[in-house]
Amino acid sequence: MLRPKKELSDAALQMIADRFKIMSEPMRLKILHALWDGELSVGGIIEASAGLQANISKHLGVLQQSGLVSRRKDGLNVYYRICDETVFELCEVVCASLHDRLVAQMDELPFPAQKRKSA
Amino acid sequence: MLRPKKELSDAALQMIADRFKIMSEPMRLKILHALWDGELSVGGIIEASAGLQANISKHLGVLQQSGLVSRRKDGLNVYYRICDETVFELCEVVCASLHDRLVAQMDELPFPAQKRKSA
DNA sequence: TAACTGTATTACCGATTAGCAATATAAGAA
DNA sequence: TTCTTATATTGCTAATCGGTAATACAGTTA
Repeated sequence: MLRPKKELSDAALQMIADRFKIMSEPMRLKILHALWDGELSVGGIIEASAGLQANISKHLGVLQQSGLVSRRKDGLNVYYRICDETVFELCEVVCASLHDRLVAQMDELPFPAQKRKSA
Repeated sequence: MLRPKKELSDAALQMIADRFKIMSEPMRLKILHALWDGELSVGGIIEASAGLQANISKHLGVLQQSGLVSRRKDGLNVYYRICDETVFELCEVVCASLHDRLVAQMDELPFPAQKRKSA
C-alpha cells in the first residue's frame, strides 16, 4: 500500500500520543471492553470491571473528556457508552500485530513443526 | 460491522495496553515518522527528530524491544527500520478519529456554515 | 425536612518514566 | 598502540499518573 509521507507538527504528534496514552491503561481498556455491547451505568461498569468506584469514576472522566465515551444521566444513575468506534479498530490492529509477533517468535524456536489451530 | 465480543484476560489487556504505551510518546512517534521512508542510522534519526543522542538511543531501545523496529549494524553505524507496519495504520486511525472529533466540535459552534477544503 | 443511594471529587502516596549529563563500549583510522 | 567517531548505558531529577480512602455532591424516597 502506498503511504505518502506527510509532515507532522509537534502539536500533531502530541495529540496522537495523547490518544494512545488514553488507550494505554489496562483498566481503561477493561472499561471500554465492558461497554462493547452498549451503554452501562457506572454501577454496571464497576461490576463488570471489578474496580473500585473512585478509580472507575476517574477513568470514565478521562475517557469522556477524550471523546471516546459519552455520558447520559437518568435519575441517580449515569450511563456511559462508547461514541468512538475506532477504539475497537485500534485494539484489533494491536491484537493482530501482537499475534503475528508471537507466531514469528515461536517459529524461531527449534521445536519441530507443530500443528497449530489455523484460526 | 459485526463485532463479536471476545473475552479478554488481564494478561491480554496488559499486552494491548503496553503496545499503546509504546506509541504514547511524541518523541517515539517522531522517530517512527522519521523512519517512514526506510531505514536510517542513529545519527540520521537524531538529525531528523532533533533530539539528544542519549534520549534517542533509549527510545530506539524501547521500540526495538517491542518489535516495532529492527536493528542492523554496519561498521560504526547502526541502522534502524520499521518492521511492523501496523504503526502507520494505528496512527492513521487515530488521526482520522481526531479529525472527526474536531469537525464535530466545529459544527457545534454558532458560526455560519464555512467553506472547508473537502480533502 | 432527613436519610439513603449513586456518582464525582479531593488529597495523598508510590511507582513509572522522559530528559539529560556523564560515562562506557565498540569499531574504524592513524 | 592511540585517537576518533558512533552508539549504548548509567545515574539522577522532576513530573506524571494510577490506586485508594475520605469526602462532597446530586437525586430519590420517606
